[in-house]
Amino acid sequence: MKENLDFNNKCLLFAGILERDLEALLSCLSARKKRYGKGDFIFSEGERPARVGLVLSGAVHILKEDVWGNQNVLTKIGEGDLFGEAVVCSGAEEFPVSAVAAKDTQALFLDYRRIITSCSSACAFHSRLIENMLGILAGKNMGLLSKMEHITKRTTREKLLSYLSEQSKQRGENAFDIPFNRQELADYLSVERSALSAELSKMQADGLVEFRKNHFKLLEGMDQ
Amino acid sequence: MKENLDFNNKCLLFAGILERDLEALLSCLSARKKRYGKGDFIFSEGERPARVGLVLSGAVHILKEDVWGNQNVLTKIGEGDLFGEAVVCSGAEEFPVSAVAAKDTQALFLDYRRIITSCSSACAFHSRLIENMLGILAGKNMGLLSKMEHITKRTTREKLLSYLSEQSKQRGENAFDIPFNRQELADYLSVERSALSAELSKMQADGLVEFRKNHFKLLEGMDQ
DNA sequence: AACTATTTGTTGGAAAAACAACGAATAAAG
DNA sequence: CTTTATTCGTTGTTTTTCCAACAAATAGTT
Repeated sequence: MKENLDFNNKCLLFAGILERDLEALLSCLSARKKRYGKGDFIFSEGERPARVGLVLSGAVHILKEDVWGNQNVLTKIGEGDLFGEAVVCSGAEEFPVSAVAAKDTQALFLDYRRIITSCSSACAFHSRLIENMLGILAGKNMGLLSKMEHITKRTTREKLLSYLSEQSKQRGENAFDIPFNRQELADYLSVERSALSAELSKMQADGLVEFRKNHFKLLEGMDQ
Repeated sequence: MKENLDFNNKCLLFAGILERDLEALLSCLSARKKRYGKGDFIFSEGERPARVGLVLSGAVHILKEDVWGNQNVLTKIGEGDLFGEAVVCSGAEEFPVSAVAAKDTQALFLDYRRIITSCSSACAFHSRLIENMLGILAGKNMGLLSKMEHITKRTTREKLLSYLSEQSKQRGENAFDIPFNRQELADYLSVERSALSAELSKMQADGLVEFRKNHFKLLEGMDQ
């Protein structure tokens, strides 16, 4: 299973763990590999959470149905990413969401209890593993929080300013590239793409920003 | 410091840990108590994250400033809750937010490395502590995700249906009480209170829901 | 270079939300 | 019980977003 993934580069869970130790570690976690065809359910809402999933290849959609049966994709999990870990770690009795293979997918399943319990057989990687696990959850947390901060703004302009302001801060520059195209940015900020384009144009006309493609420059001198 | 908190009931971090063991555990984590007056900064954006905070009494506001200096409260941390844990656990170099005492506040600060590292002195509580820490992060994660699910809906009606649908599912009943009043619900869903009230009335007129105060009943037969 | 597909900007009308202001209902306090 | 403070619903106006359709610009192909 090792061959499927460049663990040290793509997979945060195993960051800092030497490749030669992985084999032992995986068996220690009683890792099991499974294959899914596009559209297969990996787990369904209401099932009892058992194991943490790790995408080796392909992709997984996390989706939820409302009481009227409408499905709705919440996130896409790519190669190297974990899924189900929040539910398992939270101790919830049931999955509140379902996971479906977005394409042909191979996934690894790990025993949660073995991740968090330092094994007796002197497996030296556990402390690093636990640290990684905390880091992954914490990182997702911060990502959600910053997204939340933007989305809760009332108008598209405020959302954009909130997002661009953060990007600018992160880069430490008032000129920067963003990792989204217009459609992706609109989805991320949860607004209409065309409305977003229109608002960006207005903001440029108002002298707040300059942009071309995904390169942006925030202009000072304007409050709000 | 123990006397300030009913650890086993209010504080998830120490859940499942016997009260008589707490004293030893706290010193093991090199816990330090600090007091803050209302309005005091506990940490500021840009500072290097060092320790995890735990509110003993009072309350803490987590806030963020945009590039133009506007402050904006993101969350309120109550007694028994942790703060800063996501930033510390994520390994971020700087706090992306500030923490300010919302009233007179006592807080405990814990050494992150000692939380996640099983100590040599046979401190038997560490594994439970780590599990609790993961549980806290995971729980916050799930809370953020479900909120996100509602907020990303386009219209107020959709947001309400998403929220009410989830509540109904959680309770396993189509009649249930919600833990918010109108203003709080509006804030949670990130919409105007009066607009929310108006939409609720329309939904009732349309036969989708019945409600009185914070008691709601979802009516079937309507798709979407 | 010519053609195609994708991305981005623009516009106008329809729909929805924000906003402000007020009255009714309910809860809390004296 | 009366008074006061909160909470909640209602309504009309203003602002913003959505939506659909299309034009312009850009990227990718043959």
